[in-house]
Amino acid sequence: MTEQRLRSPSLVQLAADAIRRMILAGELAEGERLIEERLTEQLGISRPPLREALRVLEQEGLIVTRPRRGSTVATLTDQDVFEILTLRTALERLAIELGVPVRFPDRLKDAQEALAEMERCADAEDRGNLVQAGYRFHASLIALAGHRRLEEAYASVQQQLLLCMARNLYAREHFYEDLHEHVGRHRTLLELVEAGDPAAVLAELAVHGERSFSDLQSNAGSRSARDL
Amino acid sequence: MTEQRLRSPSLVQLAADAIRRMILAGELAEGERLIEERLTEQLGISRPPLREALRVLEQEGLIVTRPRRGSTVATLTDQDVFEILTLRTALERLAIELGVPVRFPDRLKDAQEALAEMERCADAEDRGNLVQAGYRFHASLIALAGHRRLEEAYASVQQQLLLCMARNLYAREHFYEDLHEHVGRHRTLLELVEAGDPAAVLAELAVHGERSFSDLQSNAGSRSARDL
DNA sequence: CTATGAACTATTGTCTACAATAGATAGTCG
DNA sequence: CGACTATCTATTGTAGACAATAGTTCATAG
Repeated sequence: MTEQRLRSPSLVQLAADAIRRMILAGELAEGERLIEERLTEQLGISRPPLREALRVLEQEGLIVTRPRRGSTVATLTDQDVFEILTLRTALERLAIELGVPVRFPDRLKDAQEALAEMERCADAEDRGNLVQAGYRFHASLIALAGHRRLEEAYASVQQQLLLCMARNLYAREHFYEDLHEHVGRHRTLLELVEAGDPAAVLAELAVHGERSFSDLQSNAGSRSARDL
Repeated sequence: MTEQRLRSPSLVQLAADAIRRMILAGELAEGERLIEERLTEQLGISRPPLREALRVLEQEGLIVTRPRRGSTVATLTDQDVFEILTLRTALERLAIELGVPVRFPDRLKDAQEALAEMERCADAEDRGNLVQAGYRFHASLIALAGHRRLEEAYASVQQQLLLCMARNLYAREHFYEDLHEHVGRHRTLLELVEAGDPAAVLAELAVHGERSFSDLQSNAGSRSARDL
């Protein structure tokens, strides 16, 4: 009974995961056309499952498909980054309101472990894994709400945020500036969550969000160049 | 240049729309299996576009697909209704915060027209069109934010709410009780929006949401019966 | 009579091939 | 010399067929 999802990776899932990784890794440029036949050769699959995978990615907001014109990798403007950040904040707010005080202590453990991992990464200056651990941390905070749709929506937003970072559109300089301060803010957040005070957590989140927006402002100006 | 999307309906979009309509109209029962070949005959298309349409509906949360076991119409528990309602409220909050005071007067006109339509429907006791107008009203409030991702997320939630109503899981008795009170609450909402006071709108929305939850409570008990 | 196993059927997963369209290129006319 | 049109090619949209699997039914043994 220990086997869970070992079976049936399904070419559609496999292809979606592979293309998603390529996009988030920056191997596919912004606005680049995704030629179906080329991807089938690259992935060693046929077009029907590939097309289904593209539909999934389209719904996830990572690619844009226009009828009879094929799919392209999503192009992000500052407006898009703004949308992603505000939506994230709104979803986190709901999660805190529903999840604090904590009703699922085991999920709190996930957050604690992720935070510990973040501290280790900050000490080792391992920025790549720090990002990963940071996302696990936020995801486990969201999980406190016990709200499946919220988790799914948040995962989608997180993914698009990863895309922003891959495009260097979001807070790169700030995030890489002081790793321990970054982790420290998350520790504060977790402590407030453990204390069971939703209002305090929301206030801290608001600060977090404000920082993100000011980072966005400092990035402004790179937009018009991309809008040809 | 007046033609917009007259061309290229794309069998995928057509099929997704058709199946979506069937689900929301209650023609497909809760948990019912969606046999691909049967749907292809019914819709007069072939399996590849149908499968792509099913992927779209899966991402929308209207159907559930398990590998090698096909797709079934989504089954909604009270927990699902709770999730849908809370998510809707969270998204509306964001929309109000970003959209009030109003920056796009033309979109406000959409809301005004939808409200007028709601009043006409209430007078005529045309409940079907009242629901439609109500959704246009809420959608145009969301549009005040000028936030594409928010609009998409909200549209998905609205759709699932329609599914709830099709399943008689949400506030049927309440909604049908006093049509003019229902419309009146929306008029109050719009007046507060026009006044440009976000806090007042949010307070009114909270009342609205509370009513929904109490309705949900009154529906509780129908759940265990469905969970076999 | 019940439980277990194997064969069978219905259904999903995948592939190859064909049809249709949008963009590009070259040729011709003004 | 420039602009417009027609053909042509690359790519997407769709169809039908084959392969693989999960659920079911029937037979058999305990």
